[in-house]
Amino acid sequence: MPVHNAEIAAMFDQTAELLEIEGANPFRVRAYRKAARTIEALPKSLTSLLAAGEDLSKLPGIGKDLAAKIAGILASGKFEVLQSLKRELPGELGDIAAIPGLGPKRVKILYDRLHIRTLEDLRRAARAGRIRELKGFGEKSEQRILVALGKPILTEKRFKLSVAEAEAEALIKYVKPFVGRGQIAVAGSYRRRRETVGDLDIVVTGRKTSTISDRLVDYENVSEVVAHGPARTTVILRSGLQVDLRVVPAQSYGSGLMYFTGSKAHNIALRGLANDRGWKLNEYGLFDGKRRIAGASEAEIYKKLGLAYVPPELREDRGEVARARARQLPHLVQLGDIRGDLHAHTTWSDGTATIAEMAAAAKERGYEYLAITDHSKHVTIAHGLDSARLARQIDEIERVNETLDGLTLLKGSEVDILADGRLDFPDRLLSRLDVVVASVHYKFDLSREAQTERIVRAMDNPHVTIIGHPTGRLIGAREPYEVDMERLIAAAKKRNCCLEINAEPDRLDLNDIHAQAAKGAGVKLAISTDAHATHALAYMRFGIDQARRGWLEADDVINTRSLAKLKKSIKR
DNA sequence: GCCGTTTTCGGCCCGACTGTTTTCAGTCG
Repeated sequence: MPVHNAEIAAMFDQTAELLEIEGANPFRVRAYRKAARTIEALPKSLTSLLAAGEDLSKLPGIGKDLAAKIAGILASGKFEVLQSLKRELPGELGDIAAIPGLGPKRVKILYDRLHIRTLEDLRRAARAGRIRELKGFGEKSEQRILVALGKPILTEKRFKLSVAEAEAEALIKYVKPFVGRGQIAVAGSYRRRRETVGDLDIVVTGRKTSTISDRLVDYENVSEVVAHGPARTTVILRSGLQVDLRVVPAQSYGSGLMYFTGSKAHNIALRGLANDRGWKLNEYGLFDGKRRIAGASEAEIYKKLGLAYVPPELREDRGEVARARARQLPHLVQLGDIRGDLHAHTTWSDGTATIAEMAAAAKERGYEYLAITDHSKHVTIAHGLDSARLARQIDEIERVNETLDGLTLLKGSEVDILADGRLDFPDRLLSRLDVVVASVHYKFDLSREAQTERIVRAMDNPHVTIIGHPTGRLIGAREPYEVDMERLIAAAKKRNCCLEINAEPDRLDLNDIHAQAAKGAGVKLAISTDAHATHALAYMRFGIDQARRGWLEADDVINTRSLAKLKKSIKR
């Protein structure tokens, strides 16, 4: 059973955490964390990289030492460094450190002085009033610990981007009047367009003594004020979403926005570049000594650092800094590049709009084409079409097409991939379609091997244009099924089959890393909404976000092409 | 533990807020 990348990343994170508690060199701790992030972002499994003879120490943040350790983990399934740390520091110290206000230093004090190893130990000590007696702790610390222990979940909660967007829009609407002529922006992972966000980071310009943060505290949806100072305020909304508001002077807007947009790793890389030149970069600007040499806009800071402007979606320290220096950043795909949607449902299966209504909505968006891709019969709950109904629908689409001007409906199907990889319609029918999206909708629990085989077999059918939502995940609700994405990508390339970035905000499947891997292998992608209603065609922008995070350019995306070119390029 | 068109050793991002303190360590982003 090969060790997955995610497991090795988790081992390194745990190692970092315990090393930190132990009081190890903080840069060694950071090295483990950075390596974990690198591994998480790898498009291929470490097992296959190693098998292919790749030198792992060439990966960013992974040197000779960690490369050897990874090889050891892959061979044995175990990581001796972590195991020995666990022997030294047994218990649930990681869980304890997750309590707000408790970090490695204080966890160590609790462990050394009160022998606290578990959350239960901590609860007993706090109730007995023994924590307040420790140096560096007080009554407030003890109270905060008890409150935190009383809450059901300590795990980090992340919000889907679409949900965070609704919160952000309401909040901005509330705060904006108080900003006056100043500027305001939502930064953080929200601006980087990650599929989920942990908190909202808002940057406003104004004087530090500004009343804006006071206003935030008064916002009706605030349930808790975590911190409230002149330059920074942190609150938690009723929904549980945390909001950090940062006030900077107008001449620092660019640096403040950049600092708060992150990612942290991207910022650290930029600050390192500033250091190399003897400068300093912080949220107030880029400084040569005490002199500010840039800060009002992000663009001028990147320029001074000798870099091309890096779009927020790329700021993950996944190679964008080096590419920006070499002027080789991709020209990312934009919403305006999209000429049509290749995955949409109607009242023929489980959609809420008719073919004509969907066509009108697509035309309103300025599209040249829209593929009607209703479910096939296996998806009974969605009233999937059988062969006879699909044949009738094809006639109907042709009839509607004659009434349309400027928009072409493409005849399609979202055909189910059966458990053995066969498709839910016979070839003679599939051959009449312009677009065939093949998707998995059941039997998610097949082995990795069998699931991969199933989908590859579906791609063997030359009528298949696109594999729909290739991993089946629903963000926050359903894990992706086990599948070997490297093999899927290689198989798609070989067969000239496309993969989908499903733009539905619950799916966003493929994710950024897989999309980048597909591009790297020369596979084309379709960004499709899977719309079940006319308004859902607007989800396209979430798909664009994900595609941009995957470094995709317009040429990588088939539905940026004109109808004529599209038809040519999807022919297999 | 990583990394290097000045370096294979000596650096490694930087500041705000809180609580516990009498000047600052720890935590957080």
